[in-house]
Amino acid sequence: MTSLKKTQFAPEDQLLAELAKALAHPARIAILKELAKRDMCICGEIVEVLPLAQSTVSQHLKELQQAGLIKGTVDGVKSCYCINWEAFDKISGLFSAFFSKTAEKSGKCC
Amino acid sequence: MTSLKKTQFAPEDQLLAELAKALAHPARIAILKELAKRDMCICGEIVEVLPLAQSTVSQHLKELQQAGLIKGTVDGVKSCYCINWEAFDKISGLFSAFFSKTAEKSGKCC
DNA sequence: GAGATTTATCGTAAAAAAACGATAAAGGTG
DNA sequence: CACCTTTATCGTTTTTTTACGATAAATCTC
Repeated sequence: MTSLKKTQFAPEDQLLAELAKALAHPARIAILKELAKRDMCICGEIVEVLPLAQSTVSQHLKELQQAGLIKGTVDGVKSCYCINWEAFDKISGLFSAFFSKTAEKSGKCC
Repeated sequence: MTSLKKTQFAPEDQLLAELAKALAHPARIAILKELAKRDMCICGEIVEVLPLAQSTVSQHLKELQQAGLIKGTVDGVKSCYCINWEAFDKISGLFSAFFSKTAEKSGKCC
């Protein structure tokens, strides 16, 4: 995260890499899909769906939260997680911008 | 890569995670952008642009290649890398599909 | 309030990623 | 052919990620 090396890259590249990293695990992809499928979700239910220990799932949820992709609210003993749509759309936009921008010169190479 | 745990996820999720991982480093983002900017590129020139040792850059190029994002051809002593546009477009499509599919229920949650 | 439930955090172990220098391989150049 | 260039690979170290069990903290139920 705070590696000396990585700060030498363009902030834009760092951001995109950071976001890609949040997606770089099948469990986190699965969590996002599961959260999207339901209107609201509880950690416990996600744990049942995933082949991972509760503590591990909790960790993945935390990472998704830190990346801004989801947000969690406490509801009694339970924690409710759901997708942070504002951020999600923004991030989605960043990716599509990266792909389309990069692809601008398509066909010229090789 | 061949972790026992990860094979327990949906192949689709594994694939997307794998591709996200390929993008999960600022150096690789920078390489892709640089390759896109030019029509063709040589490893040596990329090394000059990045704050990394030649061997490290070579490693990153290999990873991008394994993910299918770029392809390399040998031209004498030099290696020419360029974006694999076919794969790139396909991957771009996978990401936008993921984002739009996941976002289908937008607004319903929270 | 005693006990059960739910989830986050801590400590730790194992695996993977990142980085570098040194070196090998292979092609060019004098 | 001897030498220089270019890039891939090897060996190694360091850092980060992933995963788990145990436990703590908070709430709920009886």
